[in-house]
Amino acid sequence: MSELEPSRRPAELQRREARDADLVAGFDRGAAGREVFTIRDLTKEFGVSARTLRFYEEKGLLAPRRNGEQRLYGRRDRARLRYVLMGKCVGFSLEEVREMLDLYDLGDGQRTQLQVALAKFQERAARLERQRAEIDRAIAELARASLEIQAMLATRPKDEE
Amino acid sequence: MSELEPSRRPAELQRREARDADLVAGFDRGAAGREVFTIRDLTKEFGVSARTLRFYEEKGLLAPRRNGEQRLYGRRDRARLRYVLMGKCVGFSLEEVREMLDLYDLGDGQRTQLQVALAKFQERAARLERQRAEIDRAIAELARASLEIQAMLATRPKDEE
DNA sequence: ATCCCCCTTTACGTTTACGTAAACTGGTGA
DNA sequence: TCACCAGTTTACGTAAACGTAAAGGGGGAT
Repeated sequence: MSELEPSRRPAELQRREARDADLVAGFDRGAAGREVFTIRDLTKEFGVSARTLRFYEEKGLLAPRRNGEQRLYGRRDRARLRYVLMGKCVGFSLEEVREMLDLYDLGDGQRTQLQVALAKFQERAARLERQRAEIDRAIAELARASLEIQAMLATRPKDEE
Repeated sequence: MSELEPSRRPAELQRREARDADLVAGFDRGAAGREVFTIRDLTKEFGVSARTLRFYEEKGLLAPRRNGEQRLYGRRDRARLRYVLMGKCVGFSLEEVREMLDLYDLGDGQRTQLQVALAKFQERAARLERQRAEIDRAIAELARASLEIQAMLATRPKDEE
């Protein structure tokens, strides 16, 4: 689901099965008992590529343990991934998501962390509303221009014929 | 003005004086009598950088005459620039704008050109509406998450104290 | 002559979120 | 043993729309 940003990317798989993801909460909900997941497990469950998961790790969003070379993701990683995807979904950049996750890790009892997240959410919502206003304006402009064009077409019915 | 796209760029001057620009029409309206403009004239009038104008030229959007090395823009270039900026403003890419302008140049009597433009405008409007729907969804999700967080904050009033 | 300003060209840098290719390792079934 | 699959790392490629730096030309004012 979604891009928000006018899809300039290939067009991904779009079948994001983790539709039930949730920005808050969900941080502790297990996944049908499982405790550890391979990279393949997560790609299937969340509909993202393995490359994406490694990329997120590279960016400090995930930090799976290792079994030699192989990555092993725990419930914590899974929850973080869910958070990342939902964050993206509502328009946060990975960097913004990382900041929030880092705050969560500091975990000063979770109070200021929650407050910061709340502020960010509201700020983001405000940004989105401004975006929507711009889009409305653009749509109106396009509609107006369309009418003008139609009028011109009506005036010049078949050109010179 | 505007971005539509979540401003990831520096934040431009924003003071776009060509507020009266128009997507259609305006193609022949002169500018207070002037017939020829320097690059500086246009940067001031439209609030874009000289670099931008050269960039547009490089992309085939403008084609000013030359006086030696100096660029001389005519009314036609001015009108095209206006069209480019308005196109951007409603979310067309420069490439899309160029296609429309090219069609205009073919000028087969302007009829099919107008029809194509009309179709593009409507298509674009449809895209924008889809975007708006996504934004609405994101806003709703953020609002929901915010409520959850507030609930959590209410439950954990002052942490351990 | 020197400063200063505007103009020019060429070309690399920026941002985001990965895709994709190359080359390699390790385990498994036939 | 060979093929094959899944995993790994490194590193370059992509898209959009310019910004910015480097290096130089031309002309006017002082």
